[in-house]
Amino acid sequence: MEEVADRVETDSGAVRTSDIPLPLRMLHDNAIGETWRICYLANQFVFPLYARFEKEHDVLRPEYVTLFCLAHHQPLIAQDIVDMTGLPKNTISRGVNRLLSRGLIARGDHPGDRRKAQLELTAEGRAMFDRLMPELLAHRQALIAGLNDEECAELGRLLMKAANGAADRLNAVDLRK
Amino acid sequence: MEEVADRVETDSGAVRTSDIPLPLRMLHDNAIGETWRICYLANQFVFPLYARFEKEHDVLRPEYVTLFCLAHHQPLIAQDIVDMTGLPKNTISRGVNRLLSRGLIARGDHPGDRRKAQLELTAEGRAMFDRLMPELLAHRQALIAGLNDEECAELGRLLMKAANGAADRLNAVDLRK
DNA sequence: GACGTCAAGTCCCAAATGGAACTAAATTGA
DNA sequence: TCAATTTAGTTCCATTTGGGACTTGACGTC
Repeated sequence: MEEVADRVETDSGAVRTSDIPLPLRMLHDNAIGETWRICYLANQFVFPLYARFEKEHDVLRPEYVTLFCLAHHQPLIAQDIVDMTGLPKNTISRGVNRLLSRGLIARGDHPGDRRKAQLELTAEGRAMFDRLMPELLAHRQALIAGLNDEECAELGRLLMKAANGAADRLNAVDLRK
Repeated sequence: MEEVADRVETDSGAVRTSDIPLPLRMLHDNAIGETWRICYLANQFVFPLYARFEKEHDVLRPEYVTLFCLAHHQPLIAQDIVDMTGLPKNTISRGVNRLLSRGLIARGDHPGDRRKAQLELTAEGRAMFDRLMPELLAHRQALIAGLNDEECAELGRLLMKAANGAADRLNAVDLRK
């Protein structure tokens, strides 16, 4: 991995790697390939977005993901949001409680299991999400602007295929070895 | 977006969405498509990995990414690592200093610019990275296990294309509007 | 029907995080 | 040539974070 190819194929043809700026060079060619790129893109997407959500709407990451999940499916319990996002459950718990205290979501009893609390958006919560949505879409647009529609669809398809069962497989890693 | 298709095409054929567990249903079909999947996969990859690195090697995220970057290119200055990872510069600064204090990297003068400090792995740092590497690869393997080699290569290619210029575009989002 | 186990959610706490202000060095430009 | 601006890196501080222990409720089993 120390040895890096000194010429590389890019969209603009073959170029000497030393002509490529460092951040791109690392993206090009590193020990974990597409995985580094996934993390890089996620960071690039998420950092400026969360900074804006916090500054402009006083909505933090756990709150945003909770609103996002509830905007797609209702009702949910907190554990559902944990599963959908992969964030720790105490983090989600806090987010849920902050949203409750701001009146952006409502909590109701789950029929048949008193441990669970069913969550739903209030009208205010829906309105908040509608305010977040355009920024979300603008950032997404910036993220994928380099791809045309077919490429974008293909990317989505491949990511979906990888995501299938990924959580289970990644948890199991700790077991082997 | 409230209205979700009640049948969906998956690898196993068309199924009713209500048969799909919630986390997958969200992955399938949400307002920002592939972008949600990217963030989801990044989370799934990164959470268990960092937890292990911290517990087993006392290496935190900023330290890991610094080692990773230096294992690929030497020497680098701290700002290079910021650019390559997208993490805040004070976070990297702390990581660099912890690595220095543990003797895993060394800092030298940059010829011609006294603001910059050139960083390199020490033998101990290289050894530490070599210990991290197998876990990194195992987690990567778990992440992409659903894809065959061609799919994986294609995924990498599309991610690379998206990554090209993504940082600039995402920073520029804040300007329009 | 009591017991041990497991799941949902909360609380506590030490630690990591990132924004902002800061220092020092380089670069621009008038 | 010297002020004004930009860049590298650090420090400070308030805040967020996530692990772990805990509470309460469900469930399987004997």
